[in-house]
Amino acid sequence: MVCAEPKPGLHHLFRVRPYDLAATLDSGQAFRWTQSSGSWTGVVGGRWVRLRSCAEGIAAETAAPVKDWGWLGDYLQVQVDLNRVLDTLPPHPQLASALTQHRGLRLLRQDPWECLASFILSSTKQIKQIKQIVERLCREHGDRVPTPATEPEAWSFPVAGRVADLRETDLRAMGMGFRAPHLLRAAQAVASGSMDLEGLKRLSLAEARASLMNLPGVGRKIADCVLLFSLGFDEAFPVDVWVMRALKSAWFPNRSPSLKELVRFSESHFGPHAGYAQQYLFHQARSNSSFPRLKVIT
DNA sequence: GTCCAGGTTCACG
DNA sequence: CGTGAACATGGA
Repeated sequence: MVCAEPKPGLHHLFRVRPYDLAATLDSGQAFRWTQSSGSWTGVVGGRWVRLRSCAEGIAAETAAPVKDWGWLGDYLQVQVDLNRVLDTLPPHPQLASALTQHRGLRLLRQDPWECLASFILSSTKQIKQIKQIVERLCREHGDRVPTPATEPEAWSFPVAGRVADLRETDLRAMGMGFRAPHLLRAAQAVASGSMDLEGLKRLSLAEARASLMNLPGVGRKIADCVLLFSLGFDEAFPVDVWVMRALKSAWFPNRSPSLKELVRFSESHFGPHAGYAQQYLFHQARSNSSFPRLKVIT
Protein backbone atom coordinates (compact mmCIF):
# COMPACT_ATOMS: atom_id res chain seq x y z
CA MET A 1 0.00 0.00 0.00
CA VAL A 2 1.26 3.45 -0.90
CA CYS A 3 1.57 6.18 1.67
CA ALA A 4 1.97 9.28 -0.45
CA GLU A 5 2.51 12.51 1.50
CA PRO A 6 1.50 15.45 -0.68
CA LYS A 7 0.64 18.25 1.76
CA PRO A 8 3.32 19.02 4.32
CA GLY A 9 1.99 19.37 7.84
CA LEU A 10 -1.17 17.45 7.22
CA HIS A 11 0.40 14.02 6.84
CA HIS A 12 2.68 11.89 8.90
CA LEU A 13 3.99 8.36 8.82
CA PHE A 14 4.48 6.47 12.06
CA ARG A 15 6.98 3.71 11.48
CA VAL A 16 5.78 1.03 13.81
CA ARG A 17 5.21 -2.71 13.71
CA PRO A 18 3.39 -4.79 14.43
CA TYR A 19 0.27 -2.66 14.55
CA ASP A 20 -3.23 -4.01 13.91
CA LEU A 21 -5.03 -0.73 13.45
CA ALA A 22 -8.49 -2.19 12.96
CA ALA A 23 -8.27 -4.40 16.02
CA THR A 24 -6.89 -1.56 18.10
CA LEU A 25 -9.41 1.08 17.12
CA ASP A 26 -12.39 -1.25 17.11
CA SER A 27 -11.71 -3.43 20.14
CA GLY A 28 -13.95 -1.65 22.58
CA GLN A 29 -11.39 0.61 24.24
CA ALA A 30 -12.25 3.75 22.27
CA PHE A 31 -15.67 4.49 20.85
CA ARG A 32 -15.26 7.27 18.33
CA TRP A 33 -13.51 5.64 15.37
CA THR A 34 -15.36 4.89 12.18
CA GLN A 35 -14.09 2.95 9.22
CA SER A 36 -14.59 4.03 5.64
CA SER A 37 -12.89 2.68 2.56
CA GLY A 38 -9.92 1.22 4.35
CA SER A 39 -9.20 4.13 6.65
CA TRP A 40 -10.30 5.18 10.11
CA THR A 41 -11.52 8.61 11.15
CA GLY A 42 -11.82 9.95 14.65
CA VAL A 43 -11.09 12.91 16.90
CA VAL A 44 -8.01 12.93 19.12
CA GLY A 45 -7.00 15.86 21.27
CA GLY A 46 -9.60 18.06 19.60
CA ARG A 47 -8.27 17.32 16.12
CA TRP A 48 -9.90 15.43 13.31
CA VAL A 49 -7.68 12.50 12.31
CA ARG A 50 -7.67 9.91 9.56
CA LEU A 51 -5.51 6.82 9.89
CA ARG A 52 -4.56 4.17 7.40
CA SER A 53 -2.35 1.21 7.88
CA CYS A 54 0.41 0.56 5.37
CA ALA A 55 3.48 -1.63 5.04
CA GLU A 56 5.75 0.70 7.01
CA GLY A 57 3.29 1.42 9.78
CA ILE A 58 0.49 3.94 10.10
CA ALA A 59 -0.18 6.89 7.83
CA ALA A 60 -1.92 9.77 9.59
CA GLU A 61 -3.74 12.76 8.16
CA THR A 62 -5.21 15.81 9.88
CA ALA A 63 -7.35 18.71 8.74
CA ALA A 64 -5.10 21.45 10.12
CA PRO A 65 -1.29 21.61 9.90
CA VAL A 66 0.62 19.84 12.66
CA LYS A 67 4.19 20.57 13.70
CA ASP A 68 4.69 18.02 16.42
CA TRP A 69 2.94 14.67 16.07
CA GLY A 70 3.78 13.50 19.56
CA TRP A 71 0.21 13.75 20.80
CA LEU A 72 -0.93 11.22 18.20
CA GLY A 73 2.02 8.90 18.59
CA ASP A 74 1.35 8.88 22.29
CA TYR A 75 -2.33 8.14 21.76
CA LEU A 76 -1.47 5.28 19.43
CA GLN A 77 1.35 4.07 21.69
CA VAL A 78 3.67 3.65 18.74
CA GLN A 79 6.76 3.72 20.95
CA VAL A 80 5.77 0.53 22.73
CA ASP A 81 7.90 -2.49 21.84
CA LEU A 82 4.85 -4.69 21.53
CA ASN A 83 6.55 -8.03 21.02
CA ARG A 84 8.60 -7.51 24.10
CA VAL A 85 5.52 -6.66 26.13
CA LEU A 86 3.67 -9.72 24.87
CA ASP A 87 6.67 -11.91 25.67
CA THR A 88 6.13 -11.19 29.36
CA LEU A 89 2.70 -12.84 29.36
CA PRO A 90 2.45 -16.36 30.77
CA PRO A 91 2.31 -19.24 28.30
CA HIS A 92 -1.14 -20.68 27.81
CA PRO A 93 -2.71 -22.22 24.70
CA GLN A 94 -5.77 -19.98 24.59
CA LEU A 95 -3.85 -16.80 25.25
CA ALA A 96 -1.12 -17.79 22.79
CA SER A 97 -3.78 -18.33 20.17
CA ALA A 98 -5.18 -14.85 20.77
CA LEU A 99 -1.71 -13.32 20.60
CA THR A 100 -1.00 -15.06 17.30
CA GLN A 101 -4.35 -14.32 15.76
CA HIS A 102 -4.43 -10.64 16.58
CA ARG A 103 -0.76 -9.73 16.99
CA GLY A 104 -0.54 -5.99 16.55
CA LEU A 105 -3.53 -5.17 18.73
CA ARG A 106 -2.37 -2.43 21.09
CA LEU A 107 -3.62 -0.52 24.08
CA LEU A 108 -4.29 3.14 23.36
CA ARG A 109 -3.43 6.03 25.66
CA GLN A 110 -6.65 8.01 25.71
CA ASP A 111 -7.69 11.23 27.36
CA PRO A 112 -8.62 10.25 30.94
CA TRP A 113 -11.82 12.29 31.13
CA GLU A 114 -13.13 11.02 27.81
CA CYS A 115 -12.24 7.49 28.85
CA LEU A 116 -13.90 7.78 32.25
CA ALA A 117 -17.04 9.34 30.83
CA SER A 118 -17.30 6.79 28.04
CA PHE A 119 -16.98 3.84 30.36
CA ILE A 120 -19.46 5.27 32.85
CA LEU A 121 -21.84 5.20 29.90
CA SER A 122 -20.80 1.67 28.97
CA SER A 123 -22.35 -0.32 31.79
CA THR A 124 -24.75 -2.96 30.49
CA LYS A 125 -24.74 -1.47 27.03
CA GLN A 126 -23.60 -3.02 23.78
CA ILE A 127 -20.53 -1.44 22.21
CA LYS A 128 -22.66 -0.27 19.33
CA GLN A 129 -24.92 1.60 21.75
CA ILE A 130 -21.98 3.06 23.63
CA LYS A 131 -20.68 4.49 20.37
CA GLN A 132 -24.07 5.98 19.62
CA ILE A 133 -24.53 7.65 22.99
CA VAL A 134 -20.94 8.99 23.04
CA GLU A 135 -21.35 10.40 19.55
CA ARG A 136 -24.60 12.04 20.54
CA LEU A 137 -22.95 13.63 23.58
CA CYS A 138 -20.20 15.03 21.36
CA ARG A 139 -22.56 16.23 18.67
CA GLU A 140 -24.81 18.03 21.12
CA HIS A 141 -22.23 19.38 23.55
CA GLY A 142 -18.79 19.16 22.00
CA ASP A 143 -17.16 21.80 19.80
CA ARG A 144 -16.95 21.59 16.05
CA VAL A 145 -13.47 20.66 14.90
CA PRO A 146 -12.07 21.49 11.46
CA THR A 147 -12.47 18.74 8.88
CA PRO A 148 -11.49 18.47 5.23
CA ALA A 149 -14.12 19.89 2.93
CA THR A 150 -15.09 16.47 1.64
CA GLU A 151 -15.54 14.97 5.09
CA PRO A 152 -18.59 14.97 7.38
CA GLU A 153 -18.68 17.30 10.39
CA ALA A 154 -16.88 16.26 13.54
CA TRP A 155 -17.05 17.29 17.19
CA SER A 156 -14.68 17.16 20.10
CA PHE A 157 -15.53 15.25 23.25
CA PRO A 158 -17.06 17.84 25.61
CA VAL A 159 -14.80 18.84 28.49
CA ALA A 160 -15.89 17.92 31.99
CA GLY A 161 -16.92 21.49 32.81
CA ARG A 162 -19.32 21.49 29.91
CA VAL A 163 -21.01 18.30 31.03
CA ALA A 164 -21.02 19.45 34.65
CA ASP A 165 -23.19 22.41 33.66
CA LEU A 166 -25.89 20.15 32.26
CA ARG A 167 -28.79 18.76 34.25
CA GLU A 168 -29.55 15.14 34.86
CA THR A 169 -32.70 15.45 32.80
CA ASP A 170 -30.64 16.73 29.86
CA LEU A 171 -28.50 13.62 30.04
CA ARG A 172 -31.45 11.29 30.44
CA ALA A 173 -32.98 12.89 27.38
CA MET A 174 -29.95 11.63 25.47
CA GLY A 175 -30.82 8.05 26.42
CA MET A 176 -28.31 7.57 29.20
CA GLY A 177 -30.84 6.12 31.61
CA PHE A 178 -29.56 5.32 35.10
CA ARG A 179 -26.05 6.28 34.00
CA ALA A 180 -27.03 9.95 33.71
CA PRO A 181 -26.49 10.89 37.37
CA HIS A 182 -23.22 8.95 37.40
CA LEU A 183 -21.84 10.88 34.45
CA LEU A 184 -22.98 14.15 35.92
CA ARG A 185 -21.34 13.48 39.28
CA ALA A 186 -18.10 12.45 37.61
CA ALA A 187 -18.13 15.57 35.45
CA GLN A 188 -18.66 17.73 38.52
CA ALA A 189 -15.86 16.00 40.39
CA VAL A 190 -13.42 16.41 37.52
CA ALA A 191 -14.44 19.98 36.74
CA SER A 192 -14.18 21.06 40.36
CA GLY A 193 -10.82 19.40 40.79
CA SER A 194 -11.93 17.11 43.59
CA MET A 195 -11.09 14.29 41.18
CA ASP A 196 -7.63 14.90 39.70
CA LEU A 197 -7.39 12.34 36.92
CA GLU A 198 -3.86 13.25 35.82
CA GLY A 199 -2.77 13.11 39.44
CA LEU A 200 -3.80 9.48 39.64
CA LYS A 201 -0.78 8.62 37.51
CA ARG A 202 1.45 9.34 40.47
CA LEU A 203 -0.40 6.95 42.78
CA SER A 204 -0.06 3.22 43.12
CA LEU A 205 -2.46 1.08 41.15
CA ALA A 206 -4.48 0.25 44.26
CA GLU A 207 -4.68 3.88 45.35
CA ALA A 208 -5.65 5.16 41.92
CA ARG A 209 -8.26 2.43 41.59
CA ALA A 210 -9.74 3.17 45.01
CA SER A 211 -9.94 6.85 44.16
CA LEU A 212 -11.85 6.19 40.95
CA MET A 213 -14.18 3.78 42.71
CA ASN A 214 -15.29 6.56 45.01
CA LEU A 215 -17.25 7.95 42.09
CA PRO A 216 -20.83 6.69 41.97
CA GLY A 217 -21.34 4.28 39.11
CA VAL A 218 -17.65 3.44 38.94
CA GLY A 219 -16.84 -0.04 40.23
CA ARG A 220 -13.84 -2.24 39.79
CA LYS A 221 -14.36 -2.92 36.09
CA ILE A 222 -14.86 0.66 34.92
CA ALA A 223 -12.04 1.85 37.17
CA ASP A 224 -9.69 -0.68 35.59
CA CYS A 225 -10.72 0.41 32.10
CA VAL A 226 -9.76 3.99 32.91
CA LEU A 227 -6.51 2.90 34.54
CA LEU A 228 -5.57 0.72 31.59
CA PHE A 229 -6.80 2.72 28.62
CA SER A 230 -5.89 6.22 29.74
CA LEU A 231 -3.60 6.33 32.76
CA GLY A 232 -0.88 3.91 31.79
CA PHE A 233 -1.50 1.20 34.39
CA ASP A 234 -0.63 -1.84 32.30
CA GLU A 235 -1.36 -4.15 35.19
CA ALA A 236 -5.03 -3.20 35.38
CA PHE A 237 -7.25 -6.03 34.19
CA PRO A 238 -10.91 -5.18 33.59
CA VAL A 239 -13.10 -8.25 33.94
CA ASP A 240 -16.34 -7.92 32.04
CA VAL A 241 -18.70 -10.61 30.79
CA TRP A 242 -16.49 -11.46 27.81
CA VAL A 243 -13.26 -11.71 29.74
CA MET A 244 -15.08 -13.69 32.40
CA ARG A 245 -16.16 -16.26 29.83
CA ALA A 246 -12.66 -16.40 28.36
CA LEU A 247 -11.05 -16.93 31.75
CA LYS A 248 -13.53 -19.60 32.71
CA SER A 249 -13.24 -21.58 29.52
CA ALA A 250 -9.45 -21.42 29.32
CA TRP A 251 -8.36 -21.64 32.93
CA PHE A 252 -11.33 -23.13 34.80
CA PRO A 253 -13.05 -25.44 32.32
CA ASN A 254 -14.43 -27.73 35.02
CA ARG A 255 -16.08 -25.27 37.33
CA SER A 256 -17.56 -21.79 37.42
CA PRO A 257 -15.61 -19.44 39.67
CA SER A 258 -17.23 -16.27 40.90
CA LEU A 259 -16.34 -12.89 39.45
CA LYS A 260 -14.42 -12.07 42.59
CA GLU A 261 -12.32 -15.19 42.30
CA LEU A 262 -11.56 -14.49 38.65
CA VAL A 263 -10.48 -10.96 39.51
CA ARG A 264 -8.23 -12.34 42.23
CA PHE A 265 -6.79 -14.86 39.78
CA SER A 266 -6.10 -12.17 37.20
CA GLU A 267 -4.23 -10.08 39.76
CA SER A 268 -1.62 -12.74 40.34
CA HIS A 269 -1.42 -14.56 37.05
CA PHE A 270 -0.61 -12.23 34.15
CA GLY A 271 2.23 -10.05 35.36
CA PRO A 272 3.11 -6.37 34.88
CA HIS A 273 1.41 -6.10 31.48
CA ALA A 274 -1.69 -8.04 32.39
CA GLY A 275 -3.91 -5.52 30.67
CA TYR A 276 -2.55 -6.57 27.29
CA ALA A 277 -3.56 -10.15 27.99
CA GLN A 278 -6.98 -8.91 28.95
CA GLN A 279 -7.40 -6.97 25.72
CA TYR A 280 -6.34 -9.90 23.55
CA LEU A 281 -8.69 -12.24 25.39
CA PHE A 282 -11.52 -9.75 25.12
CA HIS A 283 -11.00 -9.14 21.44
CA GLN A 284 -10.64 -12.79 20.60
CA ALA A 285 -13.73 -13.74 22.56
CA ARG A 286 -15.78 -11.16 20.70
CA SER A 287 -14.31 -11.98 17.29
CA ASN A 288 -14.83 -15.70 17.62
CA SER A 289 -18.38 -15.81 18.83
CA SER A 290 -20.84 -13.07 18.26
CA PHE A 291 -18.90 -10.08 17.04
CA PRO A 292 -21.80 -8.75 14.97
CA ARG A 293 -19.73 -7.35 12.15
CA LEU A 294 -17.85 -10.56 11.66
CA LYS A 295 -20.64 -13.04 12.10
CA VAL A 296 -20.07 -15.80 9.60
CA ILE A 297 -23.02 -16.96 7.57
CA THR A 298 -23.13 -20.72 7.49
C1' DG B 1 -42.07 -10.49 23.02
C1' DT B 2 -37.69 -12.15 25.17
C1' DC B 3 -33.00 -11.89 26.14
C1' DC B 4 -28.90 -9.46 26.84
C1' DA B 5 -25.44 -5.71 26.76
C1' DG B 6 -17.14 -4.08 28.15
C1' DG B 7 -21.75 -3.02 35.60
C1' DT B 8 -22.84 -1.01 39.96
C1' DT B 9 -25.25 -0.86 44.04
C1' DC B 10 -28.17 -2.18 47.69
C1' DA B 11 -31.00 -5.38 50.29
C1' DC B 12 -31.21 -9.72 52.23
C1' DG B 13 -29.74 -14.37 54.33
C1' DC C 1 -19.16 -13.02 52.60
C1' DG C 2 -22.12 -14.55 48.75
C1' DT C 3 -26.39 -14.05 45.99
C1' DG C 4 -30.09 -11.70 43.60
C1' DA C 5 -32.71 -7.86 41.89
C1' DA C 6 -33.19 -3.13 40.31
C1' DC C 7 -31.56 0.17 37.33
C1' DA C 8 -33.01 2.49 31.56
C1' DT C 9 -32.59 1.74 27.00
C1' DG C 10 -32.29 -0.33 22.65
C1' DG C 11 -30.11 -3.92 19.59
C1' DA C 12 -30.32 -8.81 18.22
